[in-house]
Amino acid sequence: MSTVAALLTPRKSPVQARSAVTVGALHTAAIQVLVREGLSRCTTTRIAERAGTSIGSLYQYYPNRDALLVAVLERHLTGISTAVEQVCREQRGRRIDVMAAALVRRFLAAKLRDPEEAKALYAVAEERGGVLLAARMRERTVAAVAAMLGSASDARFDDVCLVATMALGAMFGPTQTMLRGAAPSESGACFERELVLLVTAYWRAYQSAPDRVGDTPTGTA
Amino acid sequence: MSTVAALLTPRKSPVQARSAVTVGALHTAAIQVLVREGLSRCTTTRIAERAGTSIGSLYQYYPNRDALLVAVLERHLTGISTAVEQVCREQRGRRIDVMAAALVRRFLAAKLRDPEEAKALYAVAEERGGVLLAARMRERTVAAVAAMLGSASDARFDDVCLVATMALGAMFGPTQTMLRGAAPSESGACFERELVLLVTAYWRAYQSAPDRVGDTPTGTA
DNA sequence: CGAGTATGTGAGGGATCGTTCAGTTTCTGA
DNA sequence: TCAGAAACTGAACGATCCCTCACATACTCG
Repeated sequence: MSTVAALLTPRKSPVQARSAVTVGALHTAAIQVLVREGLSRCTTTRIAERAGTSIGSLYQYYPNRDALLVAVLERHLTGISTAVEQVCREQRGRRIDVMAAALVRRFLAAKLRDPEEAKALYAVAEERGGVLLAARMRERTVAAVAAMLGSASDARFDDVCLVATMALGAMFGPTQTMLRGAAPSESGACFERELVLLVTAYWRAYQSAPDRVGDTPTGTA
Repeated sequence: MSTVAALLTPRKSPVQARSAVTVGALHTAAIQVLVREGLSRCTTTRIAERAGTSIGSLYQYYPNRDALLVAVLERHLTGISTAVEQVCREQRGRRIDVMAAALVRRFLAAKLRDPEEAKALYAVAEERGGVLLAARMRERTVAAVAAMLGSASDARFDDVCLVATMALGAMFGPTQTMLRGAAPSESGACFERELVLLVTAYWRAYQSAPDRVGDTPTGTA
C-alpha cells in the first residue's frame, strides 16, 4: 500500500453488529454536518457528536478526518459508476438515441437519489484525496460508455473515448448547476428531457458528419 | 450593505502606488498558495509570506481570509462573464452554428488564460461565499446567451433561458474535467472542436424538432 | 462462568489558524 | 520643510482543530 493511500484507507472493518451501526452513523453524520456547516466546519468533533458516538470511535475506523470524508465520497461515486456500467452493458448494440435516453435516466437516478448529499460532496471532491478518487471513478465510467458507443448499431465514432468523456462532462455540468438551483423535484422531468436531447443531438452528429463542424460553417443555411 | 456582504467585501481601496502593488501581490500569492497547498492549507500566514508582505497588510484591504479568496474568484469569474457577454452581443442575429463556434472559442480563451488558476479556484467556488458569487455570475452569462439565442436567424427556442443554462453547463462540465486531466495545450484544439460540435448539434436540434426527443424514439433508424 | 477480544469513551496535548493592535515607516500636499 | 495621512509590520491572543491514549464497557466462545 502506497503512502498516500495508507492515509486515506479505512483502518479496520466492523465485525460485530454494533460497530457496523457506528460506521453507518458516522457516514450519515458526516454528510449532515457537511450539508449544514460546510466542509471547513465539518470537524471530527461535530461529526462524532452528531453521530452520537465519541471521537475515539471515529479514529478506530479511519486514520484521519479526510479518510472518512473520502469514504463517504467513494460510496457516492461508486453508486454512480456502477449504475453507468450496468446501463452501458444493457444497451450494447442499440441505437444511439436509445443509448442516450437510458444513460441519462440511470445517471440522474443515481445522482439525484440524495440531492443534498450530492451537492455537499462537490466540496469534498475538490480536496486532495477527492480529486484522485473522482479521477479513478471517471475512468471507469468513461470506459463503460466508450465500449457502449463502439457497439452502436447506427453510428461510428473515430474516438469513442473522447466522445464518452465529452458526453459525461456534458451531463455532469448541467446537473451540477441544477443541484445548486431550486428544488430538484420542481422541473426534474423537464431537465431530464433536455439532457436527453443534448446527448442525443451530440451523438447523432456522428451518424452523418463524422468530421468537425463549426470552424467554417457551410451547413444547412 | 448586508451583513454577509460586509464580511466578504474589500475593506478599502488602494490610493497610493505601492498599496496597489501590495494587493496585486496578495492576489497572485493567494493563487500560488492555492495551487501548491490546496484550499485547506491556504492560510493568511502563507499568503502574506509568499506575497512578501505582512499579515497586517492583508487585513488592511480584506476583513478576513475568505474575502481575499472571494475577490480572487470574482476577478476570474468576471473575466469569463464579460467575455461571454461581449461575444453574445457581437453574434446577435447570426446563425446558431456561428454563434456556437464563437461562444465556445471566447469562453475557452477566457477560461484557459491561466489554467492553474482556473483549476485551483474550483475549490474556492465550493465554499459558502463562492457559491453565491458563482450563482450571480452564472445569471449574467445565462441572460446574455439567452438574449443571443432569441435573436438567432435560423432557429426558434421555446425556453431560451433553459437552453442557455444547458449549453453553458455542457461547456462547463467537459472543461472542468479537461482541466483536471493532462496539459491543456496538448489536445486543446481537438477539445475545442469537439465542444463546438456538441453545442452546435444541441442547438440544431431546435431547427427542425422543437419538441422533445428520446422518450419514445421513433426517429431516423 | 470467565478469559480474551472487540468496541466505546472523552479529556487533553500539540499544533495551527484567523485576527488584532500598538508602534514604525513612507508618502503627500501645503 | 513638516504635519498629517496612508501604508506596513509582526508579536501575541484566543479559539479551534486533529488526534492519542489510558481506561471502561460489551461481546464471544471454550
